[in-house]
Amino acid sequence: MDDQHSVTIKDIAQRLKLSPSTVSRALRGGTEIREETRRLIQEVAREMHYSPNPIALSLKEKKSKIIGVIVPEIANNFCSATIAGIEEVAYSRGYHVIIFQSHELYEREVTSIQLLTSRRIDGLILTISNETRNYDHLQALRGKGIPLVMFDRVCEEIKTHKVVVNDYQGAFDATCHLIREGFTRIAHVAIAPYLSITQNRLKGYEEALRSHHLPVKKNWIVHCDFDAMSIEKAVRQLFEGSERPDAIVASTERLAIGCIKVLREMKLRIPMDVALVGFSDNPLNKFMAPSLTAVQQPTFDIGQKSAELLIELIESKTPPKNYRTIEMKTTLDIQDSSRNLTG
Amino acid sequence: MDDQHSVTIKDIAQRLKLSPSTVSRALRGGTEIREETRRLIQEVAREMHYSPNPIALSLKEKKSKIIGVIVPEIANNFCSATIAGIEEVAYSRGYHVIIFQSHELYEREVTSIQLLTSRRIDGLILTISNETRNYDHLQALRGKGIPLVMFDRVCEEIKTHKVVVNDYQGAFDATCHLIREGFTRIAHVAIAPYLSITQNRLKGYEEALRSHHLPVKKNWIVHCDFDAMSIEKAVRQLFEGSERPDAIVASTERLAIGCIKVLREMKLRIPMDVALVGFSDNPLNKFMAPSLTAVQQPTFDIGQKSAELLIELIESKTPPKNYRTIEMKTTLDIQDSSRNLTG
DNA sequence: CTGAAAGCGCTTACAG
DNA sequence: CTGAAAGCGCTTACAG
Repeated sequence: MDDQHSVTIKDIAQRLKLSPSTVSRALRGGTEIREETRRLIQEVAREMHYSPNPIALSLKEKKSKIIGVIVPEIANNFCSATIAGIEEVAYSRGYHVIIFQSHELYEREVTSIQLLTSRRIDGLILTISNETRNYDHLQALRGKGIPLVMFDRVCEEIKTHKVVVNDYQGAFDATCHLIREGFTRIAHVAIAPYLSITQNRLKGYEEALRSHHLPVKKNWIVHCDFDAMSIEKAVRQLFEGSERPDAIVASTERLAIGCIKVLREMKLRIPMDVALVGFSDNPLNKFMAPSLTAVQQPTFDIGQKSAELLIELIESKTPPKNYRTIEMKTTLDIQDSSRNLTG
Repeated sequence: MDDQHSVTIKDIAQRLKLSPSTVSRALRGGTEIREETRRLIQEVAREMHYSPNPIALSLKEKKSKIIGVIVPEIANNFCSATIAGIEEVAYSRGYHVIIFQSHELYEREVTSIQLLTSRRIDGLILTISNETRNYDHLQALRGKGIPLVMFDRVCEEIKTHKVVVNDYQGAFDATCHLIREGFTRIAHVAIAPYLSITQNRLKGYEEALRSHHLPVKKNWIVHCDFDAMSIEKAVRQLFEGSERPDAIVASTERLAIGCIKVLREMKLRIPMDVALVGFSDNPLNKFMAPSLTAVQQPTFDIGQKSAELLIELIESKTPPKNYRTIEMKTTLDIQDSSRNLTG
């Protein structure tokens, strides 16, 4: 109907009988131009609905103004809320966001990074998959000069800005809360053991038990993958021994839901037979049966902060003297799943 | 550390003492090249970790290989699941996806489209905001030759491929189910009245009542915006009249959750005092208190189909003779929130 | 203050 | 079969 072809600087130049250079200068805001010419050009540009071609700009400036994001699963409340935070900051600073999902697979994470770097992204924000134990693909980003910010599941081995929550404290508080409610046989269901968040949450859990002189029992600590089978197996295993737990600290939202599901199948009531605390900030928590007590992570803020740090890295001329790890605060949202109704 | 600068076709040419043209041809798979030269070039390219610069390609071919997506809110199960479907198809066909959120605001929808078109996206997939009643911004896409696919909240006025579910049938089935359970005073809580999905679901609801010789009462049909206040007001309003409903059909997931929240505040029990059916495919539905009966939409498939149709439009040389509207099937997932326990 | 030229990385008619 | 040239849309030293 209209112009299939977008208007370019050349079109404006032609119409005004000026050179493209002059038009570019007028639009860019360089100083070496007569104020009158500039006004004229800007007016015509507006009139012709000119908008600069970002692709040409990218080619010239070797910047794509695109940020890559890799998360395990976009259709997961933690991830989508974080992404919302990332997007808000990114867009306000003129960046666009391209999202990849690792589906908790190391393989997919590596491929995603390759695709993303071949797209010439300006920087990457990621939380590693449940399988990731080798960080060469992240190290490679370094080699290519692509800034990186990690959040949630970070790792020691990579030196860069990171955004995490106080996992240790969160798990500690959750466990103490259960103890205070009178539960004494508290189990812990976690994801892959080599992940930083797993280790920190595990430490918080253990320390809470110790500080209350409760034993830390190895077979009350189980790790699982992300398939339904694995969670089911792990949870059932907890109840096979002679001494059954009376409460569970689940280290992620998915695991908490998994626990609810399996406990229900096993006809164990929450919290009467087994109490439960998860890590989650799902707004649906309070509408669950039972409503779910959870260590709440400030997901949106985590996303925002990650994006801010990344853009800082992208736009600073020199690499920072030292990398920061921002630790956000969690809060324990107490609902019914952890209440001792028999007390 | 390594090469800050990515290797280009020129680098390969230099090393092989060939011209960039030849290298390009070898890599692109043109026929006019000696098999031996090609093999050599490809080998060196691999060795040097060459990957074509998509930005240069975009500039040349006037294609960005980027698809824009606009949804109300990414941190919403319906949206994120649909996006997951879109991404899967997009990536498998070499496209990347840039997401914008309208936050249910017409204003933001318009701005997003502007930003997206200035990004030179190859096509757009969107579901309109709750506020959108004017479609000039979508029509403008036409003018610019940017293909469009609408899903979920579509509109008659724009002629293009669309992906919807059988909203009429879904609401009809949901309402019939309630009637079969013995509920007779069934209300309907919906979003903006001018949206296609609102109208179709409303029709299904009304027709179900009529076909069972139940009256359609105007004050049992309420529409709300997306803020919590609006939902609260709408639901409370339902119970102000002399004749109170004994069941509600909520036309989206958000509204269903909103109903649960407000009914709880009003100390009305679900389903004993008021039964509830929503539209939702949230995997948490069955873990809610009470578990939520819902018309399930095949979200992932909707996303996949939308992306397929869009890419078809993008890659076909000629505009299609006629636009299609794909209607997906919903299924009614019956849980506790709609059971008549008093019967 | 304005313009011509070169270049970002790539492709593709056009010569040879 | 291979290379030189032009061009995608833009910016920016370099002249004038």
